[in-house]
Amino acid sequence: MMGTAPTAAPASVTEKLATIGFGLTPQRHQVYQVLLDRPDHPTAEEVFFRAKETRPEISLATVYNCLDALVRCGLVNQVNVDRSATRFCPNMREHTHFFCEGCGGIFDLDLTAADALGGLEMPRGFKAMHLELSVRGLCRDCISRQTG
Amino acid sequence: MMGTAPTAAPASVTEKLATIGFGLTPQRHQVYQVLLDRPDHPTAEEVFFRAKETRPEISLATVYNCLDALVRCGLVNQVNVDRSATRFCPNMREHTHFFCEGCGGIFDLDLTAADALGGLEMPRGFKAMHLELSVRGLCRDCISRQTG
DNA sequence: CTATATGCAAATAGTTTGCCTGTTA
DNA sequence: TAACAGGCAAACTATTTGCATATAG
Repeated sequence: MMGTAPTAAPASVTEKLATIGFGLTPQRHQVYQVLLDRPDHPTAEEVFFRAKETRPEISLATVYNCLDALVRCGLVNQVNVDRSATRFCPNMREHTHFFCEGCGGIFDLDLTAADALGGLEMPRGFKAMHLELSVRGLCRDCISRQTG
Repeated sequence: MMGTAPTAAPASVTEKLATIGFGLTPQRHQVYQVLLDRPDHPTAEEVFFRAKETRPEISLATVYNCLDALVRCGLVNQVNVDRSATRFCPNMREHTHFFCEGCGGIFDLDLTAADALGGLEMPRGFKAMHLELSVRGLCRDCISRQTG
């Protein structure tokens, strides 16, 4: 049930998946491609609908499995906003997320938490390993919609 | 079905609830008290079990409703860690959460994101309204457990 | 031929809602 | 006795899992 192998799978994707003992299947390729095509941080369900345009037989469970594999092998990041559905992001550069309170959009900002937080000291005894910074506010469009 | 009114309800709690048109019921008081008693960021279910020790008849749905009221009126903060159950925090000072990867504990750090991020500039057109900073790492106990 | 992965459907976790009843002002 | 709230159970959403089948190597 694996269909045809993708014609031009970037070696790195295959290699990345191999690091967790997984192969590159057409579905995994398709799911990753959907994320690359429009990096607007879709939910699993949104990925499912977009992937179906190309592979109508793909199932939601498979999309979840593929996303999980892509996350585990380091090709994709998960973005959790409150309790709503997890969103997915193929941008693996360290960056900050901007959540627009107006339209609900998520934008990538080229800010690293580490840069911004250079002077930050942890309390004695705590060891910080990963800083995560998120920003809420209004995006360009929502601001002009408000003022205009 | 409201039982006995709490003997010494701080006026501020009553007032806060009033701002959203809600009264202070014994259950709401109890749920808030549970959070104050041990500010270890329990889940709704954990709050439920602790509240039952004092009011065995309280229901989980009521705990959810009470927590929701407390959050909406500004007495309690929600803390979302990945997809796991929402945790609750009665500390309304601006602060940063430290997530221990060792024990899963959540600790309040007296760091404000705003202080740390004074120099941060948003891309042109974006308006930052709320910065949220979270830190992952190892807490004191987990470090000594590792080394020791 | 065998390991791996898919698709489907059922299960699960966390949370919310509807409805009826009880309590308080 | 009206308005508000609680308790219970059912509903709901997002996600995961079990299982039979299909495919690639």
